[in-house]
Amino acid sequence: MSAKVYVSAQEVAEKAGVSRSAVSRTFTPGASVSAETRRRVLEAADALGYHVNELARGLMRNESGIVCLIVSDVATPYRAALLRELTLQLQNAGKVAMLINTDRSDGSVDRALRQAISYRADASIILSGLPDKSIAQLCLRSGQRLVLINRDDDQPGPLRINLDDYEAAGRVVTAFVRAGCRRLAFANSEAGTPSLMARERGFVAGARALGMDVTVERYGWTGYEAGKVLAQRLLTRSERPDAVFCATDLLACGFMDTARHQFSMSIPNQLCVAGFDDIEQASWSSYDLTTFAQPVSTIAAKAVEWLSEAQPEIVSNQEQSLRLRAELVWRGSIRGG
Amino acid sequence: MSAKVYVSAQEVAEKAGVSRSAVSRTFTPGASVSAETRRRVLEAADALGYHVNELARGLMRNESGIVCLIVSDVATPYRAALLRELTLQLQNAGKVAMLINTDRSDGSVDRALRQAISYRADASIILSGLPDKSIAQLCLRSGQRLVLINRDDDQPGPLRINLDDYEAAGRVVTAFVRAGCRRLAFANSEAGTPSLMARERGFVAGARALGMDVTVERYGWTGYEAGKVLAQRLLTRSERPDAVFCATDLLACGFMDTARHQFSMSIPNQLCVAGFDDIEQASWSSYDLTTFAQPVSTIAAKAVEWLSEAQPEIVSNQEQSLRLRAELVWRGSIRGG
DNA sequence: CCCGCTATTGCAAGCGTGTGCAAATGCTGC
DNA sequence: GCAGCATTTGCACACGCTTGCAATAGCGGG
Repeated sequence: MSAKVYVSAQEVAEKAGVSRSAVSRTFTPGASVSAETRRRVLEAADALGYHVNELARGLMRNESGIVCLIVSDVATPYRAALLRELTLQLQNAGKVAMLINTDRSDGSVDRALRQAISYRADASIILSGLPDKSIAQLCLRSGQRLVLINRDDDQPGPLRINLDDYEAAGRVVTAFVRAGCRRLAFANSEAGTPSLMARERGFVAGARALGMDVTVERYGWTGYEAGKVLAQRLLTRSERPDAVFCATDLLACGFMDTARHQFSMSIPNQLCVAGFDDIEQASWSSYDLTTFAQPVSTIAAKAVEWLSEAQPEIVSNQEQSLRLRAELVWRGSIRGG
Repeated sequence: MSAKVYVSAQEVAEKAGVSRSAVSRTFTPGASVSAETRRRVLEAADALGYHVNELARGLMRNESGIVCLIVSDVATPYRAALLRELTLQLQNAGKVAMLINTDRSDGSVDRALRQAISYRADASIILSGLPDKSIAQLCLRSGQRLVLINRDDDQPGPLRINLDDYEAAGRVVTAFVRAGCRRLAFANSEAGTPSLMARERGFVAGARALGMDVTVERYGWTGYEAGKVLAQRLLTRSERPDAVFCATDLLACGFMDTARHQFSMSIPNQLCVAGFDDIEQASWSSYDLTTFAQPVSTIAAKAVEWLSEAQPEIVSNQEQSLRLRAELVWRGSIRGG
């Protein structure tokens, strides 16, 4: 291990002929330094290659500038897009993102939060899974902020950002009916997360309100391969559906591909399809998928804004919940847009 | 701002009735503590919710455990996959990933490295762009390790991981010729990064070795939309190519979609296509793309392994370069696999 | 020339941890 | 019981920084 030799404020001070505090103040916005001292310090710092040690600064200030992003399956298009938006906006707010990958077990989220505590992160943003209540409470008690995106949790303290999954799913029923579809199906994964289930319930309820039934099928995890299997299952039924709402765009891509290539069905003529997330692939001309857009940019903006706000103590007792609308993006996978 | 109140080793020591060093040693692997003291410390720590302050530990040890990942366009499938692999393997090695997003400007990479220095990162892994030589040297002098993935840079010190882009591109010529293709084209972006250009040169050279010419077209940045434009340009030529090698899978997807939907061409009957990266979408049945696989898992493994190695001083003067082979994944977009 | 005020500067304490060193403790064998 | 040894423990300093406090310098007005 080669020795790390970073230059310290002390050395800069000596070179500039000032005290260590002068150096410190030069790099602290709003501190009181004369223009002349500042100039000499900056000059010396530049010559020596000095950079403030954020570890030490964080130790003193009790504020590390670190925000933990806790997420599983980063490589998934929707997750990756949200991640991009979050890191970008965090950077603009002067924070830095620490990325912690979780698997789909509950324990891994807890481990991630423990790591966030260890690095004295200012906040943690959870995109996947749910932490144990006790560890979440520990974070909050320690003064760490918590943001839950598309997760459902009832304990007070964290900011919760959610979409109107239920209502959105209801709106797609109307679109299918207007296109003349009569046999509706819902393709879901077995993951069973609250947002996926809300879409399912919303779709079923919306159909029932119009006196229609929905064939629900669930399989595997929320990915392309699962979509293929779901198509396999739904399209070999005696009563083939003529419209299917997929809980996720990835599922929809898999679904459309087998519908076309294995069952030679034409979309949207014989089968209308809708998805959810509006991942980039949904706009590719092979899919041209009508879907609900995740407002990733707004989600990130709201989260970062909330983190940057000065927060009174009282606030932690009241409801912190944001409900965003998922807008329907019309494309060619449903007749008569 | 609500006050942060983390519990310190001091408090744990008092509760457990031992000295603070005992607490410290309990959480330091390999330190000398008796079983009994350890038990009492762990018990007290658990009751109080104590977590070692990694900021302070990093300050003392001169080793933060942080590794910076410097990357632009995180949401791109290949980047996201590499990112997943890296964060995962870093975690397994006991490190933690700090994600820094850059735009496509040079300066943003420099800013990222400055941040890496400020947080006293143990290492930085650069996936996009190239840092200024002076700032890279500053990192190395400070004892920070540098890894460049698919970037070309000649200065000694960093570990460079590259693929055999040139040779791989040559191999695809053979595949095209064996499929009976005669009019070859290469679709590239204008990004001009070394790996993209190496693929282009390798393809052209390989063709020329067999006495064939290549139509080269370049446009925009390396994404789906650029692929569409490239198809537009190449397929409206008087002499339509019957085989096209796209510098990237994303380009290939865009290319295939317009070839099919706008020019009604059949793949691979009228047009053979190959790509590079083997992103997930390449295996989707709408594309079924023959392509070269980025060995993301190996890349990440090699990088992490190198970081974890104890490194003698001398090593920083010799060549640190790894050349990995890109394996051809045969699918249906070239005739006669 | 001195007073009062303000803008700047230096001192030193403290943030939470690791670790060398010496003291203390426990254990073995006689 | 005691010497000899290995293991464990506590003390105190160091890491690089911020910041309250007091001292100093600068300066205009009387």
